[in-house]
Amino acid sequence: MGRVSQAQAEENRRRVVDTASRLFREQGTHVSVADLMKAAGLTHGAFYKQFASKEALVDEVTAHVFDEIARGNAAGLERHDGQRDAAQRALIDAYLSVEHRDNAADGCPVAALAIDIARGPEGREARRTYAEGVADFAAFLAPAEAVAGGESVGSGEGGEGGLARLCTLVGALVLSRATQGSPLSEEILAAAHAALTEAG
Amino acid sequence: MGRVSQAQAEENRRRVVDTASRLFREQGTHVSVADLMKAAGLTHGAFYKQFASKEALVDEVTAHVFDEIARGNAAGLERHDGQRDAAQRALIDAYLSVEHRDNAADGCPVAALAIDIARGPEGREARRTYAEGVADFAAFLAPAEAVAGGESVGSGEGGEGGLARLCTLVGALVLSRATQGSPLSEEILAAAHAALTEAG
DNA sequence: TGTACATCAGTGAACGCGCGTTCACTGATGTAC
DNA sequence: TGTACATCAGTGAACGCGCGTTCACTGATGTAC
Repeated sequence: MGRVSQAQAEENRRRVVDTASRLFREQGTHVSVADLMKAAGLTHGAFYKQFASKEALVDEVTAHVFDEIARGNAAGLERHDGQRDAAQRALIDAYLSVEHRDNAADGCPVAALAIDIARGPEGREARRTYAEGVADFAAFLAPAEAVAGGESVGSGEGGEGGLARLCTLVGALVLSRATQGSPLSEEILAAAHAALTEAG
Repeated sequence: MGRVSQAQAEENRRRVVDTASRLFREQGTHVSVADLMKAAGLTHGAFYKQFASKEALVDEVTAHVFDEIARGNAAGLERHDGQRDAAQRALIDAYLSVEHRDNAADGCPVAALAIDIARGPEGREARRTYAEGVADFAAFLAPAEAVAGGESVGSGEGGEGGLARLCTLVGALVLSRATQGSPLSEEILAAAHAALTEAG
């Protein structure tokens, strides 16, 4: 195969990023360049025509995937006519579902990438992107009274509430995935759901 | 170096398991046999005189490390004269400390091994060990009123309470490690601590 | 609009390297007498 | 208790393999005239 049109090349690049965004969440950022490119329908050699290195791809994919959930959260709010409580409740329901547990590829990057990010070097760009994503997600989850009171993440009780809820969500998802195959897996999802919806 | 006494060989084996138990929690189960053996003060060839395969070591180390925290929890209860609330409170304080965040090698295996376990095959022995460890930990965390009422993990509200608390603890530790370097990291620990101690 | 040629996305073999694992070898330990 | 010898924990070179990355090559695309 010879040269390909600029439009085609751009589409190929986008497909590699999309594929990586799914594979990294499903299997971690250690999936090989060869496997990734094969999944995207190309050969491994083409990778370096589009990306400087695998590390550069990880950084780009991390940014891409967090953009996606930010858009998803915004869309969720819109779908519920800007009603914060309803949007939060819908997110919690979806987050703690068996479907989310079983489809890491399409799921929350905060949970899926946590360990890969934690083990990467501290100065890495992906780390900053990740921290921003965590802050945004926590802000979306902040209790209604805190939002009404004008508080934001990191500046008091309101931010604390959102962060604590995020911890429970992420912990539940990670633990239910690690215990998959045991009845405990579903119990974990149910327990976290009860804790987050009863106490409000 | 020629043959070594049986006592020495047993001690060497124990040292390999201890070293792996720390390295796996710190860096994940993907640390190489060569690095592990070097850290234990031996050469890589000796590994296969003691273990059938790396997978066998991972299974053994997982069991070992969960035995350790079970003993740790029991000791914690004893140190507080069997007073459940005080022991739980002490554990939550220690769990959500900066020291715990910064010392994964000595820390909670439920948090440290979650992703490695989740990505391993479902039939694996380490997975069963892990699920048991999660159940034990949740039982230790179960709210006092539920314990007094005679409920156990997985059989009602009491078990749910322990599981939900575990989710918050594990989620907070994982997220604070992934956001290390950002002020968010400490805020996460504080938020989870407030949520777990205020609401009881 | 048609022709001539430079560009460069994609190909696939090859690189150095580290992985898990094997194996011939060493020599102090443990045992049989 | 002392000697002769088999055992086997530990050594270090070597294996096949997959990793990230490089590179000479291909040939349709994009451009200059």
